[in-house]
Amino acid sequence: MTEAKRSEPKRPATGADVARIAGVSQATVSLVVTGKSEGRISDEQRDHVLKVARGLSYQPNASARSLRLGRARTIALIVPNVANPYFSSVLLGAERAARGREHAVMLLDTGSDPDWPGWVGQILATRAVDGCIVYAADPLTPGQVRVLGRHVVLVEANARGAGSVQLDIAGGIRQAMVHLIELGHRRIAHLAADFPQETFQVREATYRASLNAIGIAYRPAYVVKAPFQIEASTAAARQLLVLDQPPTAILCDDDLQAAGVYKAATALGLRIPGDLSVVGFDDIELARMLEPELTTVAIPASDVGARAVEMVLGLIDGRSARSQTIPLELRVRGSSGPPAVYR
Amino acid sequence: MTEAKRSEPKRPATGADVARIAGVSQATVSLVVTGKSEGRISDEQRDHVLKVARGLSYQPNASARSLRLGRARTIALIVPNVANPYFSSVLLGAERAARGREHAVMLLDTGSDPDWPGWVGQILATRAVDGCIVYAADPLTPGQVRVLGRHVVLVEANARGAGSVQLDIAGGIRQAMVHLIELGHRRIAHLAADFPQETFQVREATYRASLNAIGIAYRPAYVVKAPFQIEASTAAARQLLVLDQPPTAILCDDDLQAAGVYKAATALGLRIPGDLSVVGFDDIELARMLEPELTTVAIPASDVGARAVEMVLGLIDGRSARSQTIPLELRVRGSSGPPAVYR
DNA sequence: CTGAAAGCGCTAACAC
DNA sequence: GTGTTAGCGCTTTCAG
Repeated sequence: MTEAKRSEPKRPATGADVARIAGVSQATVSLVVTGKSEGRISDEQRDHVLKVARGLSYQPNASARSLRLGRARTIALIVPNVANPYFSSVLLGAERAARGREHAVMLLDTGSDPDWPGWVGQILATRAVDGCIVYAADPLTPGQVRVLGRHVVLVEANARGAGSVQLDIAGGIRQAMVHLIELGHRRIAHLAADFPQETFQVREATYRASLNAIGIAYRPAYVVKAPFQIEASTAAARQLLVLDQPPTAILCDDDLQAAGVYKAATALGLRIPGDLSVVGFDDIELARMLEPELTTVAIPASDVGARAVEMVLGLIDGRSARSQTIPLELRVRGSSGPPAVYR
Repeated sequence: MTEAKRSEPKRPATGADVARIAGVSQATVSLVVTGKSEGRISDEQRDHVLKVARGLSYQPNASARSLRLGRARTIALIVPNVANPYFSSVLLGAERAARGREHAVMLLDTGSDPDWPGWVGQILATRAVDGCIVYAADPLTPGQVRVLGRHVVLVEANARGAGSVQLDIAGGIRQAMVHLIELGHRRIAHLAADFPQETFQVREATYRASLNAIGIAYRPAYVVKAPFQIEASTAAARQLLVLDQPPTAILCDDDLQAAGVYKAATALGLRIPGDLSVVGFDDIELARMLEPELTTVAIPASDVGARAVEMVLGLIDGRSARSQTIPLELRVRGSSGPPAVYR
């Protein structure tokens, strides 16, 4: 008990504590623990300092360090809804990529609150983050981008004044439509998202363009909207399936909606793909749980997250980011086949 | 252009910049921007400072602030896999609760790496976080808890030396078994998780105890194991369903497994719940997407996250945390009914 | 009512 | 090789 207060787990040890006990200067401690002692500190001295540091279970204070360095090695990820499996995959990919580059991820869920940029900006400004990735379907104004900080990367939404990772939505829809058309479908309906975002407008436009391209007339009754909920999607699908001339295939804006189509079809005694082909969008895990497994346009979610991370990291390091577009890929599974008339 | 360099968006403005331009001291700026100027700074002075601050779009530096305050208003959340919908719900609840208490959430995904405590501890130590929530199925050693920092709350795993939020797993299984037994089932199988964690041992033990309680003999052939994957679960379920005396009901350790049971049943031409009752565990969104909707034991995931947040926040504020147990609730839906023999 | 000054814990020039 | 020192930007007594 002679050596000052022995164990005092109240206050974590500081570099100064280590220095005092090891009988060296604080600078030496810093050099040693950050591994920059090469050729500056003798090996015995270093080992001694290390031992003392471990003894006190010394951990450099993170705030002090990032204050000094001007870097927190943390990036923020802003998503509309983490509980959505698609976004959680993006998150997973982002977190992994960030960790691989020695960065941590701070998560902010906007809950689709339309005026999120304001309060999110507040939170970011009062947190030690070096940059942020924003997953948003709607484009942001330059002002909104600015309040988010100096290093902003947008995903899906396009933006002036920020790097962005875009998805080739039109390409994805086109592949799905070509697939259905090649199978022989001519009565193809679109179970569309009941949201105003640009991405969904693109999907609808591409759906129409694809029909147009092979001379199929667009029928307003073949386009119904539903939010991404199972009940609403089921109801909307039912509406299509009880038409006088029901579609032989339904293209959905989301895999969840496709699940609704399955339910509606089952309720009406229709078999998939025999009586009805279904194509989804996103390729979340659910797609492989449905029976039969869902043909769907896959978005490489975790890859999207990873690329966005690379992009912010680039911005932070002073490289300017060029926007990039990620291709989508149709995954053909059991839910699509030739229409009944061809069998 | 007389007023020094006009716009210089390179370096963010500091409190000193504001002070200089506003012609006041840095202390005044601090008082004003933190809203502590009441009765200390004149109203005109305050408004003036505020105007200048806004003009420079001044934001107090987060690292400096938390260095000074010793608080970062950030907590870490460590989960085995964010992409798992159950964990993402926990995350969602935690993030909301944290934000309501002015805290942000840093996310760390262990990917179920068995030696996560080491590297996670490293990351936490080098980040400005005030505490952490750990979702782990396996109990942690006191040493592992210690490296995670001073304020640790465990979810599901029990631990000495840390607060914890526990789930009443046994109660949940019991409810499910009572439900099936009351419906008249006597041949009840268990599609168990193929993982060694305590929670799964509890489930198996409770399954047996429930059978035992009403004098049903335990049949080894009625217990099969599968990981939480659709193919493996389907195969395992099939194994049960092709027995000479197949079960009339299957209790699953996870909703994903239940989805596998559906697939196996469909493949064998069995109807749910007519020929087979199925009960899941977790109540993720998938439960309501299956046809018929799945009877399952609901874990209030986002509530679990929220409670864990309250608990760490308590620890951080110096209150000692008492561990608590969250009750689970059986949600009866369409996948369970009386066995065929009773119809 | 306002300003001066100390110091949170760390890193990196720069001396010695 | 090792120590001294000067801040990073902020909050908060303490004087005036």
